[in-house]
Amino acid sequence: MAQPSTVERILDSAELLFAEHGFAETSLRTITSQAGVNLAAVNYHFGSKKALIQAVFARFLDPFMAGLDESLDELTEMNEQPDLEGVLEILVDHILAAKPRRPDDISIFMRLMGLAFTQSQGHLKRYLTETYGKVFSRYFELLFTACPDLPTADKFWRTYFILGSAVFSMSGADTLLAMAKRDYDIDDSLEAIMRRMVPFMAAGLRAHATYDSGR
Amino acid sequence: MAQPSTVERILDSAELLFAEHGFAETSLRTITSQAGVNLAAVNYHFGSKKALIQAVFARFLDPFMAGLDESLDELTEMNEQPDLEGVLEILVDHILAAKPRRPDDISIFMRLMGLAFTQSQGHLKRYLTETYGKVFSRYFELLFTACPDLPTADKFWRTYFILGSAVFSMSGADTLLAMAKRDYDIDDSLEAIMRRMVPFMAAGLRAHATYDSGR
DNA sequence: GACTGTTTCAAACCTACGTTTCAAACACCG
DNA sequence: CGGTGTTTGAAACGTAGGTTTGAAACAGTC
Repeated sequence: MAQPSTVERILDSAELLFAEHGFAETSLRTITSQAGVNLAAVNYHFGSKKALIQAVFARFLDPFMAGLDESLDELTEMNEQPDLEGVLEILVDHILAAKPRRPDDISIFMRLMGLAFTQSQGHLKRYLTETYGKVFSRYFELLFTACPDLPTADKFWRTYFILGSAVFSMSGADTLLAMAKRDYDIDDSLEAIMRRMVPFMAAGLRAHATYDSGR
Repeated sequence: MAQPSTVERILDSAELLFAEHGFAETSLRTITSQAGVNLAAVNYHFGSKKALIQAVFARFLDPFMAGLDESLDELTEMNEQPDLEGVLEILVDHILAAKPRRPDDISIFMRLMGLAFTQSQGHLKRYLTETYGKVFSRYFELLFTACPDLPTADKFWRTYFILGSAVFSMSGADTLLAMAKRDYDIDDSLEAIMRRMVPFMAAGLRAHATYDSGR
């Protein structure tokens, strides 16, 4: 297997094109022609376009989520509770450690995660929560035991505030990095953005909740 | 004109359907049939689907941005510099004050803003930055004079961190509000989310920047 | 009431898409 | 080498989309 298999070639191209243009805007014809395979190959190997989308996510999320789950196991065993910054850095380190197939793989994965949340692909959201929901909420439990005084409602909302920060800035990272360089001469990397995110999120999560709907 | 005009009926339906399903996933046939107008009306009145998308944004962003610009003028005249929370609240209040055509208009507008950033509609991004870029950066200048010690790079990135928080949580607001109610018995409104966002963002923006790429 | 510009309507056009089909090519095994 | 299951290939199918068309309906004006 000097050449990547048809399945892998399709996944490689699909991953790239989906990240760049979204799901609905990327046709199977574009994917297969860039992959150098026959149009029918997608339906033969995956069954449908929807199944292909899920397969793209599974390929990088399966190992990633398994690794994160293991790290959480270790922390539980050692009975360790890192501080807020520590918990956030666990995620950052895991993302950075994900073996890259291509130079800017991280950026692509982040964009895909962003699309998963924002594009209206019901089947994909269902698949992701069913498959990875467990690890996901396990991580956020760890995160919020690091700020125990926060009211439940704020725990809930701030989950999505930080998720939004991450997903949004990461999914537009390539554009934003170019803008930063051009307009402000900021020479950051993707890792730099994530590192900069940590103190921002930690402070935001720790902030005193001034608003209370009930009383 | 007891009945809304054709143009308005199209805009009303388009706005709603775009917000719900995205741009590419909403067909002109769906829009026109829900609006109760002929299919050809869109191309007759707007010229193309792209132009319709822009028109939907212009209808609610034109008055909104003009209002925000005025408020900024007033602050400049009075030589006043509110604190971080104050600047954020200006925006929140402006959003809440936007005259609603429908009960949950704010939620729809927010979703549209989210889509504008995340869906790949080059023409729309170009239109928005060209038309509203000025006011946009004016606001963020005011925001960052409220935290003068922040390094430039962090000013830049945190802009997108808070933007992401807002866009992400607001654009999924209806789903999230339902989840909050069902799973945690949190009975918040859209205003509540925005009010909860203020201390989170303010603290995040104020946070000491621990990361510095250069040294 | 005929003229003129605007708006609506049904129908058609054309393109692009996801999917299906079926024969050819291939790979493995006896 | 013949046979069998798997994979690839070119072509076609059916559908749904944005756009165009040309005639009909309407509105205002002289």
